[in-house]
Amino acid sequence: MVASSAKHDVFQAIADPTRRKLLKLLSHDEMPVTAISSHFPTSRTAVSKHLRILADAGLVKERKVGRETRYKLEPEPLNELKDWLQFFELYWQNKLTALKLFVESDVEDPSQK
Amino acid sequence: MVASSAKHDVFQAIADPTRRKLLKLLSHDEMPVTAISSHFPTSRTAVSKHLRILADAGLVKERKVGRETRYKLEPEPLNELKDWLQFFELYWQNKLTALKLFVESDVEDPSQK
DNA sequence: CTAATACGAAACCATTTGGTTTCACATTAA
DNA sequence: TTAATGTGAAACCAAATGGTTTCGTATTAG
Repeated sequence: MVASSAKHDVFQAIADPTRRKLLKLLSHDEMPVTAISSHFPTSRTAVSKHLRILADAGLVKERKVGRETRYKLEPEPLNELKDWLQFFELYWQNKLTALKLFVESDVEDPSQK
Repeated sequence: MVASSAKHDVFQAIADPTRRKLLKLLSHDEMPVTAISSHFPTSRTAVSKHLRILADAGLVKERKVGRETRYKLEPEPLNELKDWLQFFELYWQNKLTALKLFVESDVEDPSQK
């Protein structure tokens, strides 16, 4: 199913280094905003905005607990990235296969012609 | 070794959908700029700029042939992305393992406590 | 009740981004 | 030689991005 109603793209979400750091941080624990922002040099508000972008991309989930808003990692959308990479890995593999075949054969190097 | 002198980040380079499309296009063939840009609604100059960004990230290589500049895919820097993903796949796997262990055991659901 | 805490919304700002048009330059074709 | 082709550089522009400060509001502690 994978609704993908995301207002923000996964590719764009992970483009920012702060947001990548956020994802790693949130992989350990569910954390409230202030605790999260203590790991960054920027303001709490700035961190909060990054969290919203990640949430829009489906990469984190927020949960209100009393006056806190706790965030946790939601890695599923990263599969889109994985699938995208897959394409190029196949390309890469084919190149290697071609090279292997070439090396094993006895033809002259065409780049030397 | 992997020099990584890249002025542009791989993560940032692939953030743009046009650039992702460029990478796929260039995986088929080495192509000159005008031929490349015929696949896009934007101007040749705009495409050229995207190509420069990809080149700065090491994702494409350019080669001058006569009055043409030909570009081809250079997938190696995508390994950085792959490595980054790896981290979260491990996280994902651990969660699944934990779930499996939980399901197989006979304890009550801790989230219901 | 009152004060402190946790947070988002709003307004604002500088910089970056993705795009355009115009121009200059090198290479190739006639 | 002259015209056409392929391209990058430059100047410019609107919108997006990442950041800040200030303010309002809800929740909890004293």
